Amino acid sequence: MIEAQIYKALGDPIRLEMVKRLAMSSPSSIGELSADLAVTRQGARKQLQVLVNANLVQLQQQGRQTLVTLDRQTLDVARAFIAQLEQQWDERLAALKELVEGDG
Amino acid sequence: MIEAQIYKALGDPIRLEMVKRLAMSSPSSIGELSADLAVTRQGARKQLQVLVNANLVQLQQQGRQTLVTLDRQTLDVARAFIAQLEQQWDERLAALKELVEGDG
DNA sequence: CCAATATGCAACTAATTGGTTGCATATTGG
DNA sequence: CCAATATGCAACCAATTAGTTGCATATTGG
Repeated sequence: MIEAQIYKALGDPIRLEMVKRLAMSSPSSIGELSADLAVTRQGARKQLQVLVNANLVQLQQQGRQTLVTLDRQTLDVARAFIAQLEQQWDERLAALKELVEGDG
Repeated sequence: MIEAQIYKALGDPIRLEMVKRLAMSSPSSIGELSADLAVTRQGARKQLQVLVNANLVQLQQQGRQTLVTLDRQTLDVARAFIAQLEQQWDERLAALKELVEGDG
């Protein structure tokens, strides 16, 4: 269940806010990402690490700051998996409808 | 951050397995959904409640059993939100490319 | 050079989550 | 009717997560 880790990482307001910020301006520094959140810098840093572990973002050192880049591919895995669930659901529903209506 | 709760609910192997099962055969009884998981029935029941709280599934009593139905709309919210993030990302990337390449 | 900036790491506490056991209760098929 | 089935609720413990404080360290602009 590889996807579970991705959703889990997205499943927190602070982390989701970070991902949103990155969608708007990536790469950002850790400092930028951590500003104006309801937690301390170190608290934010721990949340950021969860995104790193889920491969939702990547870090790259740049002088004294660390740049954070969103990983679009991982977002895509998350989206595609839900889309697949929906498709299965829709197919089953169509099959059921067929069964009820018969072929005429 | 309404979406966070949805992702959080999906972010667990047992819960994601339940959602998968429901995509294949919904409605299912709680018993069916809880079978062959790595936890007890009551453990599974607690996980199921998380899906209920996130509006990913709905319960409906039917005699002595309780039927569980997947809520496709909520799945859609989850998928659409990720799609939106990806779109913002893509737009920003395109704008950046434009900037680098100039207009000629 | 050195103060300000940007960050990291570790220890610790509090809160949440995950899971169990034990017991109660309603429904149903024979 | 009554045993089997399908479920619920509560108490409890263990593990994980969220957040803090305190301190260390590397980089950089003036």
